[in-house]
Amino acid sequence: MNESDTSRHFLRQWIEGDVAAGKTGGKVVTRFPPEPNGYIHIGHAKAICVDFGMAELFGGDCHLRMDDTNPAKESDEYAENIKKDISWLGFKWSGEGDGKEPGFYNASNMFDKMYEIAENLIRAGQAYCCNLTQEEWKAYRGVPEKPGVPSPRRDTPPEENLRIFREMRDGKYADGEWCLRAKIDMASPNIHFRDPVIYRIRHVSHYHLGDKWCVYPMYDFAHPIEDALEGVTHSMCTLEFEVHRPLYDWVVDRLDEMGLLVERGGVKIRPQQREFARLNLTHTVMSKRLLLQMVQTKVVDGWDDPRMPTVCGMRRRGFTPGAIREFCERIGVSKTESESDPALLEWCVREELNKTATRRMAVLDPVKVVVDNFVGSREIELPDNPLDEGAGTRKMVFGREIWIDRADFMEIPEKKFFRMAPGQEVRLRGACIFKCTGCIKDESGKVVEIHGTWDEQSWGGNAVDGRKVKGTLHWVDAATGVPVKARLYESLFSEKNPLKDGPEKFLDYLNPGSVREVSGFAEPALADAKPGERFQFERTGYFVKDRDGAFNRTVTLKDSYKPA
RNA sequence: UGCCUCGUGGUGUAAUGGUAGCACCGCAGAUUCUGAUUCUGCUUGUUGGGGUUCGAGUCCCUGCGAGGCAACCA
Repeated sequence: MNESDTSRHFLRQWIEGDVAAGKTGGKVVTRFPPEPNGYIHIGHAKAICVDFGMAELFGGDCHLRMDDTNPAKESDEYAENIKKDISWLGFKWSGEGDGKEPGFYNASNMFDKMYEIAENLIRAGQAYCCNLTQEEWKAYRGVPEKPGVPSPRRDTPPEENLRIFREMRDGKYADGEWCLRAKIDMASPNIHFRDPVIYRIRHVSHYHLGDKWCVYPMYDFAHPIEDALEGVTHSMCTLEFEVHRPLYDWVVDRLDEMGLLVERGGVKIRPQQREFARLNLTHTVMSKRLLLQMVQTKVVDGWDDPRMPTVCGMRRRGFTPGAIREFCERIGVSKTESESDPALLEWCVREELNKTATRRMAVLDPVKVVVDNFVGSREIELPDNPLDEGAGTRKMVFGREIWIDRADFMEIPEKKFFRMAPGQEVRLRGACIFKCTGCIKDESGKVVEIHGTWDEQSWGGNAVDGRKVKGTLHWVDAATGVPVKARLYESLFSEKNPLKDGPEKFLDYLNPGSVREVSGFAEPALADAKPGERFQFERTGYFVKDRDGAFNRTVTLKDSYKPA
């Protein structure tokens, strides 16, 4: 990927303008700020590509910051797995860092500073403690169409607010008894300006800081502080935060007044927020809550179930980091809410795997073929990847009895069926030309054995008289083949939009055929495969070996054969 | 019926007042020891109505449609 290939989307133009205007002090700094309360999914991958990608493009830094301001839902397990997944995607956080690890930050490491800033706000008469209940607060705030009503505590003198705020911090009050609110504008048409809560009491232990605090800052207060103190220049997030931007700017203004903006290259760094559309994919759900629900109710095997849109699930499914990044590049960045087609993702993974995946023959729905006039066994050698001469070759044996896929045989072939059928010639890949003479069926009419003869002149695969054979089949030698298990995956949901009847109903649209376990036979070379290794099963699809030894189907090969 | 945002082929995205282009999907053909890959070609689009302009997808007005905002979540 070179620079001119990436689209000059609006965020890129925005940053270019700021760089040209000298606003960055010589370095573009972005951040990816996940809350460690779940596993990251393909939607986050898009954001990661944007955040890390823009930093990379402009030669700057992208911080990885755990936005851990709500201890109730967060855990170290999530934080660690988020780091693992981002690394796997191929991104490296950089910058100073707030501890030992460069580029890595925890919002919680700024709690001291945030608390101090909150006290400053109180002293300046820009924040006050409020003891309205949540229900009251809701009523006072009003609705977007009508102005709100001020809290009775709105004009409390700073000294008293300071005393109460400290008592909040010191654990004198229960959760929800008091909170700290910014004093802005109860009549604003923007709800977020109606004296938003910026600190709340939570007697919950923090996964990172333990019981050090019982008051925690709210997102709208914490985020701009985190960005500003880290020297972030460009803070990119999803569309739903657009209405929060004025509040973000309000907080940055206060920091500016307090002289807390960092300086770089003689320039005061004012972080700015911009919003872009999140990624939506048809036939899937992306909400962390709904994914968690599927995990907890065991609709799927876990966060890394290969049907999940999580990064770890896609990894187990066999997707490559490159394919995911290519996909994120190709869907682009805009403010238009849209639903991308998973077909593009599949195209991206085929595109990469076609060039890189080792070829193997595997028969996953086997039926036996007997080559009646064949005696003994012969060895053949096939390239590991015909598209890559450096990939090497592997050997295998062809014998009198082989397996082919049931779908490659028809007793009464339909028009344009180029595969095996009585009287019809096919090529057995790498071996010879074979002519079917008939088949044996059981009482139920199921084909149990196919018979035929080989053309001894065609060893290697080509006829000496130059006649063309339209169909080439993959096969596995019955004597030397090894048993394989595979899981054939399809989309988790059968409905384009599983949420069309609301989030309560989305499970109604689960695809009952989203996974099918099959077993069959494969050429011996596949027995050496290691977990995580990717293969193309010829004429079938791309597969990756899972930790239990089975092969997960990443995606099928494109198939333009249409039964008549 | 408050404020904000967004409407370009089936899908995603370009065109920044000057020939509506690219990719995916789909369809057709060529090549092929993977009905894959590769190659060629094709179908399909600016939300309606006004206005400004020599010229509007782009600027203005006005409809229509979609979404966001009323957690002490992020």
